[in-house]
Amino acid sequence: MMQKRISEILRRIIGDEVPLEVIVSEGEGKGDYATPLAFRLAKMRGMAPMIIAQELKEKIENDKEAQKLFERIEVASPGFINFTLSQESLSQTLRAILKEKKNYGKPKLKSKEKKKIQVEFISANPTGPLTLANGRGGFLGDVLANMFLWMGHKVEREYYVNDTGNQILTFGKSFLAARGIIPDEETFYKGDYIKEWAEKNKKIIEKYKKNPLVLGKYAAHDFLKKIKDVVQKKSGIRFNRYTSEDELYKKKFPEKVLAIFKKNKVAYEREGAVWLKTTDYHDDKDRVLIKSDGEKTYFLADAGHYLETAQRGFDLKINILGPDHYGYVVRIQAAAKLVGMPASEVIVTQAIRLIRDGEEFKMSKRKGKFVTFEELVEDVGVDVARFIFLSVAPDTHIDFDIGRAKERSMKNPVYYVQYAAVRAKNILTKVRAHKKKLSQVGKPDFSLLTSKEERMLILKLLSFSEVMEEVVKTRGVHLLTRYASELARTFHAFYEKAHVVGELNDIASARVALLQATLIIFQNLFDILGISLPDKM
RNA sequence: GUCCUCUUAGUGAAACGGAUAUCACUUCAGGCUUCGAACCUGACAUUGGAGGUUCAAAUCCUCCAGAGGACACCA
Repeated sequence: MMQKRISEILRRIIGDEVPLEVIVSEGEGKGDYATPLAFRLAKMRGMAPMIIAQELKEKIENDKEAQKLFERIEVASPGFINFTLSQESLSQTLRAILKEKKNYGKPKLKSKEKKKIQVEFISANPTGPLTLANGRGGFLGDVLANMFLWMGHKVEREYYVNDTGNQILTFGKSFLAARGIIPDEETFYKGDYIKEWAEKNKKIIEKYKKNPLVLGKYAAHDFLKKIKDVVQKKSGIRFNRYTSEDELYKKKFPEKVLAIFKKNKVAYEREGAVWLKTTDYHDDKDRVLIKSDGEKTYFLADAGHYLETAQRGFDLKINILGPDHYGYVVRIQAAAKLVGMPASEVIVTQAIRLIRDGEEFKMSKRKGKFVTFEELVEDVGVDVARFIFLSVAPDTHIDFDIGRAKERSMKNPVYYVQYAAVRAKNILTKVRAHKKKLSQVGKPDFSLLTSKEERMLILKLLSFSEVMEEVVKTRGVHLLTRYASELARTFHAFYEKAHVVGELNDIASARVALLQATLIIFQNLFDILGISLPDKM
C-alpha cells in the first residue's frame, strides 16, 4: 500500500517516462523505502545517476503529499533515493489496521475484478494412503484458496477423484491376488495396507471376485473416506467438491471434449488411434486420446474434466500437481486452451526425499513402501507440518529426515511465531483488568511510539499488505510463513524493551494499541495459513 | 540419450536484475527485582566452478561439475 502511494508520487513527478520501482529497504541507514529510478533515467538521458537522483529528490520534496508522508528523503550513492516515513505516516498505518481489522491490506475489488477461481489439488488416486508429496500440495492448495478468498474472489477447492479405469481395475485385482484368488502380478499394488484391507473385507472380495473393477471401485470409495478424514479432520485442509471421474464418464464428458477437438480439427486418426495435436502447443509430440484398442486414455478423461470446469464458468483454474506429473503439464495446458478455459495455471511441487538414518528411503505407493502424510501429521502436529511444508517454495526439493522430524519439530519456527502472538494476547488480557486506569489516560497518542523497536514493529505491520500483494501475484505462499517469522522476531524485540503493564501512562496506552494492531495481523495470518492461535503454550 | 528443476553460512531454507544477501536451527559470548527466558543482544558466507551481458548479477546468457525428476497407444 505504501509502495503504491510512493509510486503515485513519483508518477506525478516524472510522468510515464519509465517503469516505476519502489522497494522495501533492508538494513540500517537506507530509509524505509527506496527507488532505483535514477538509474533508469540516467541511461535514457545519458547523465550521471547521482545528479538525476538529486534533482528528483528536490522535486519530491516539493510535493505536498510527500511532505506529509516522509520525514526524510536522501540520495545515496550510487544513485538510490531513500525515503524515511514520517511519524504521522506510521500513526496512520496503526489507525488503519485498528479500524479495518481483518480487512487491512485487502484490495477493494470492483465486481468486475472479482474472479471465479478453481483450485484443484491433491487429487491423489484413492488406491492407498496419502504421501508426503500429496500433503505438500494439499497445504499449498488450501492456503492458496484461502488467499484468493480473502482477496474477495470466488473460490472452489476441488479434489478430482480417479475412481474408475485401469488403475482401479488393477486395484481390484490386487485384492484378489492378496486373497490368493488370482496369481500375483508385478503391476499390482502391494504393501501391508492392501493385505489389511483384504483381511477386513473377505466377504466383499468373495462377492466381487468375478468383477475386479467393481471391487476396485468399492475399495476406492472406502479409501477415499479415509483420505477425506485425514485431509479435512486431521490436517484442516478444506474442499468443497470431490469430482468423480466415474461421474464425468457417465455424463459423457470424454465424448463431448472429443467432439470439440474433432470439430476444431485438432484431433486426428493415425495407426488406428486418435491423437491430439498438442505439438501446436509446444509439446514435443502429439498425445493419444483413444488407443487403437478403442479404450479412452486418462488424458482424454482429464481433458473432459477441464471442459466440465470451463463450462461451469471459471475464469481461472490452478492445478497443483505432484512431481511425477512434470511431463504432463504441457499437454494439460494445451487441453485447457482447447476447451476454452480463460486462464489456466499448473503448479508442480517438487519431490520430497525421505532420509532415514542418513540413507535415502525410496518411496513407492505400489510397493507399499512409504511414510504417510497421516503419520507425519500425527507425529508432529498439524501446525508444525503446515509450517514445514509451507515455508519452502514449491519448486524446491525437500530432504525430509524422519528420524529428526520430531526433534526438529520441537524447535519449529511455528512455535516461535505462535509464542509471539500468545505474548501479545496475554498482555492485552492483563491490560483489560486495568482498563479503568488506562482509560483515564485518554486516547492513544501514536506519536509517542518513536523507539527503534516500536518503529520497526509498525513498519513490519505496514508491510503486511505488500507481502499479501506479492503472494497473490506470485502464488508464493512460502512468503507468508517467512513474513510471520519476521513479524514474530520484530515483536519479540519490541516486547523485550517496551513494557506496558506497570506503566500506566500515555505511552502504555499507545503501546496497547500497537499490541492490538499486531494481534490483528497475526490472527489474519494464522487464519490464512490455517494455523491455530493458542491461548497458552 | 533428450528435456525440466535444483545447487546460497555447520544444517535447513528466503531473496520482481538493485545497496552491507534474509530467516530459523546449531555453535560461541552475554542478558531474567517489572507483561511468560518456548525470549532478547552480539559473533559466524568470496551465493558449486569458469566465462559473458549490465551503472548494478544469487537472480539473465554460455560452458563445466553435482543432486533430483520427467520422457508409453500407463495412470
